[in-house]
Amino acid sequence: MGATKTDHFTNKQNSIAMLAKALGHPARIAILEYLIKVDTCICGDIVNELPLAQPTVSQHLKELKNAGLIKGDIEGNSICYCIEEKVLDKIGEYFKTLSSKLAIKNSKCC
Amino acid sequence: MGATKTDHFTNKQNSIAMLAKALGHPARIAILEYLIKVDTCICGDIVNELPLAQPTVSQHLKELKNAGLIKGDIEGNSICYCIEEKVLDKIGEYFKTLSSKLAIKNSKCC
DNA sequence: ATTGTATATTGCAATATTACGATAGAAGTA
DNA sequence: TACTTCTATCGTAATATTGCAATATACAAT
Repeated sequence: MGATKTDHFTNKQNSIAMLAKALGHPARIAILEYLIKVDTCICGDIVNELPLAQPTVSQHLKELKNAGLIKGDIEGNSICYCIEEKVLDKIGEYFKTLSSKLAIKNSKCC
Repeated sequence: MGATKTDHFTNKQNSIAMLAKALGHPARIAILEYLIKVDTCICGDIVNELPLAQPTVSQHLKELKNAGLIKGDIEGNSICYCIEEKVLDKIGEYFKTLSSKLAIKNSKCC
């Protein structure tokens, strides 16, 4: 096997899982944090920030892009990456909602 | 390769990535949602809720437990799983913080 | 045209994940 | 005790991920 059985889950569940999976690697977390740190989405030097080879970084960027978390605009020679605010918000809101649902229930189990 | 180079990233980055990775599967999202839906952490019947075989569900539960997102108390014959509120809060807060940092910067790039 | 710089793609090896049948252990019930 | 129920673990097959060297592509500058 090895292939996730996505058809048996809801679209929402699959889409949240996809986002979480894309964020499930420290390099990709580091990329997001760097993109936020440099306020104007500076082109290029993400590779220099990470302890990984250029092809590896490129691959991580591709996965973040596939997940919709970042976008990259061609800027002459280099590429200007920046965060898709809405998508980042979406995942933050999802987990906040889960937390507050849990807080309301205030289950005293275990 | 195939092994993540965790040593080159910060503890925070690694721990967030670990949580996100644990949440990066629709079955594990479904498990969390189910645990929240049934207010008292009903034991056992998670398997019946999911379109997966019992060993597979058990494995997913183990990963959520490893990530610290749930805990399971033995309750006679069955096991009572429930969410570790603090850990769920942690990831929600992390992404909310990212979002708000981004909103403040209000970068008008791309 | 050639050279340099920035990024992507390809190909591959090492490792991890997903899924499940078979089986095992632990607790309850007849 | 024997039987059932619930959950975990083992073993294994299929597939995915991670990482990088080598290479390709695209633009810029000389």
